Amino acid sequence: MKFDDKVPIYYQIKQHVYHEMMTGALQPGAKLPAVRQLALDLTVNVNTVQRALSELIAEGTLVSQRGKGNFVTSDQELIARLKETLIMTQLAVAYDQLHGLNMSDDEIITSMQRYIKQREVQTDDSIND
Amino acid sequence: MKFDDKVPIYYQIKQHVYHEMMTGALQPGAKLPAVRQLALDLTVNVNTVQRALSELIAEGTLVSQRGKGNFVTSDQELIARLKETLIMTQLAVAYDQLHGLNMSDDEIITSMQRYIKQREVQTDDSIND
Amino acid sequence: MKFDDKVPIYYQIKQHVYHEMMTGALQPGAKLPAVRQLALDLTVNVNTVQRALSELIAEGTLVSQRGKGNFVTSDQELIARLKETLIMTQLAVAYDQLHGLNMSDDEIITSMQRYIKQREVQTDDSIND
Amino acid sequence: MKFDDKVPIYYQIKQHVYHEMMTGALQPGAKLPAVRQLALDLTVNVNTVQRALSELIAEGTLVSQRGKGNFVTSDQELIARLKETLIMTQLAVAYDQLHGLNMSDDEIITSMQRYIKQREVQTDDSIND
DNA sequence: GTGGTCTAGACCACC
DNA sequence: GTGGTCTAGACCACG
Repeated sequence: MKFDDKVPIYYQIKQHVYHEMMTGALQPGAKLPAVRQLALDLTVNVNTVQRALSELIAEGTLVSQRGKGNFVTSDQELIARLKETLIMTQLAVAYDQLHGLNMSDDEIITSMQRYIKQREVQTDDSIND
Repeated sequence: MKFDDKVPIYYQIKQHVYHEMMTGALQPGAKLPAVRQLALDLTVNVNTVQRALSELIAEGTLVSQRGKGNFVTSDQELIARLKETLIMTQLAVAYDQLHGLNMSDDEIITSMQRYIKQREVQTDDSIND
Repeated sequence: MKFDDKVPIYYQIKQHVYHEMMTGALQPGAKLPAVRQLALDLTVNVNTVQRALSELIAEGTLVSQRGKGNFVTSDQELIARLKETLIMTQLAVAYDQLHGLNMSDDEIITSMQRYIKQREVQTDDSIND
Repeated sequence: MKFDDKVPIYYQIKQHVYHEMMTGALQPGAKLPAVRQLALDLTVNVNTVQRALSELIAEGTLVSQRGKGNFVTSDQELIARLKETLIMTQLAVAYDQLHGLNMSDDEIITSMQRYIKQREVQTDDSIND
């Protein structure tokens, strides 16, 4: 996995876990891969993975069962709230960034539409993706 | 100014300069505040400001005149290219983040529209903004 | 190491790295000494070394691996291009300087030949070198 | 005039004076332009010019006559020695730089010859030069 | 241990 | 006054 070296890797790993929960790759109650396995998958040091998981456990998103492994919480309501928060946060960040480049609300929408359209074309052309 | 402690301050200062160039607060050829003044304004160390400016100078966005100050480039074409790059980069980042939360292209557009609409309402309600 | 105090130390450190790459002391992919070690070797501050390396990293000559160290790029083509650039730049600088002292093209060549010949003699006389 | 911002301007101004003495633009005993005029010619601050001249006066290359101006020394022997020194220094610097890029003595000579040949072609092509 | 960032403070070159 | 460089020393992220 490729990481943006401007933001802490452990932080990006947290985002990665959120991502997998949102896509359903990690269902409520599901068991995460072993820490060492995750480290291999992400080509990152075990300590770094551990740090990310610790924070996710601290906030309740994950639960750790000693000797068994780490699991996604089964509290569906918590997950629902989490998803809402993540989306709203991302929308706000995206909006602020684009607005910060002096784009009007309309411009933001239309340029995003244009971007997506163009992106689809490129994706169609490509074999890999 | 408030900084996100997840990303290097010098990097955020660069973004800040880009922002001011895009909004027109910093016109082509305009003189930036003195480095020491910027440091005071942003409440960071002089060297941190210097580092941000150094990179902007290295890439040609700013030009430094010894003993006089730092200035926005007068090369309007370069600025135009820069703006294009910044916007496309932000669109890509925003899209990737939202797409990463398992949102479809349509959902991204509509939720962004909803977010903006809702934001306008809040803004109308508020006296400050 | 002795530095010329007329030109920035960090700049001379860059040249030093280029030099070692050209002589083969630093092979493609090779690991550089730790930043703190380099600082000791060159008897300069860690930050000064860091600044030099940052620029080399920014231009792709070096790659940084967090927690592991700094490495010479493995992109041999990039290195080849770099070498070409360095040589042409030095030739141009040398020519301009000598030409600036009112030497004709022929004089430049012949005096350089004479200089080298004389230098060889001195070197033969000396035990050290 | 264009200056290399990696080395002090006052130092480059000294070189400039040497250069003019070597080319004969400044004959022994000749009067230099007024400091303010030099500053204008070189698009540089008066203080910077003054600093360069002070050092040249201190080393005897120039002599200052209060109220009259600055003059090139009339000591022809001194000038001859100066020229010799400048040339040998430049040859040594050029050699060291090229040798430092791992070029053999022969390579240095032949690549310099090639450089000059190529340079003549370009110059012929150009109207300005 | 290794690199990356930030601060505080000093000194230099230039205008 | 303005920017550019360097130092010393601290703290963080990563392996």
